[in-house]
Amino acid sequence: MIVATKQSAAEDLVDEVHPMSDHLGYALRRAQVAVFQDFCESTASFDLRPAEYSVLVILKEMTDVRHNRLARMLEIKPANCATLINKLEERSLVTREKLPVSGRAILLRLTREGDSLLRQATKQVDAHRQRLRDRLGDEGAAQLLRLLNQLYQN
Amino acid sequence: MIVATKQSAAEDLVDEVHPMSDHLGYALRRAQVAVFQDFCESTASFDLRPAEYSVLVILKEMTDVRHNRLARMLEIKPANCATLINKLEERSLVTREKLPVSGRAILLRLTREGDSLLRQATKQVDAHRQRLRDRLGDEGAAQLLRLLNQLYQN
DNA sequence: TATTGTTATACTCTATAACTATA
DNA sequence: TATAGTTATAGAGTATAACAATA
Repeated sequence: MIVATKQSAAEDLVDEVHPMSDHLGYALRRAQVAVFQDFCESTASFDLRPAEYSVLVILKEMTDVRHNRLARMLEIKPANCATLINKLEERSLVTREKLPVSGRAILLRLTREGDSLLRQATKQVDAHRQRLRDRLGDEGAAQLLRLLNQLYQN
Repeated sequence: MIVATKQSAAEDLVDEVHPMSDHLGYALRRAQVAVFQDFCESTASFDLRPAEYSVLVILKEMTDVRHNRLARMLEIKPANCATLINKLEERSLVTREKLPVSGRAILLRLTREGDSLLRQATKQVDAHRQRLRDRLGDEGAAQLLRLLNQLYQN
């Protein structure tokens, strides 16, 4: 699937092996960029970046999600979380709701429109994920996920 | 090693498991950010970002490196490669040399100063890489590298 | 004319500081 | 006063277009 993203003959040149090729951080970066690229092509018609898609998924699956919790889950700064939600709210995909009892906490919720867009996008995302599994094999994919988790989980 | 990068009690809260946790692309991104963070802390005193370090390593190990080849190896755009080299040249870490015979191609070379900085930085980078291997085990690290390469190699 | 290198520029992502509002 | 949310802003990283120089 990554080959398909190349756009010119020049880009199709096989990359040379070089002294950074066996650096884990380097390989990690290259793989992440390639996978995000494929993700973005999959969801281009819905105008959903990976972070935006993640927000919709989380709001669909979880209740009682406030800014702080969302920012912690996605490991982004609360300030950037607000900007992200602003964009999604402008598109009527999510809403901010003050809790009636406190007037304080702001509950984030998926709108019906957001739910609809998420369903459509998820079809494409699922196909994207299947491409990854096809590349790695089911066992390879599971193993990769486990190894990646070891790198950032406490 | 990632735990050590946390700076406040709030950040030390264990991240919740959530619906994106089993997405490969998501895990890939999280791991890449964590590893780059550790890399940057390791090389902070040398003011070397991962891309800059990569350039120095490649120029140390390879001959006949021109902009185009370097950009292809690092999968960056030639325009951004020029900017990157500008910064390293201003710091006298690399030089641009016109080939005397052709007056055309520009050969990139590591200066003595660049070589010296690279040696010092590499000590820290090696320690960083050892931390990754300690986390994953030698076998896990090798496996991870192999799986990552499957994701972006043709 | 095609290739290589370069500049300018714009857009996204991320980080910090400072402000508001509520407990 | 502490916490949650927000705005403004600055800094990387990356993309494209346009230009210069050379084959």
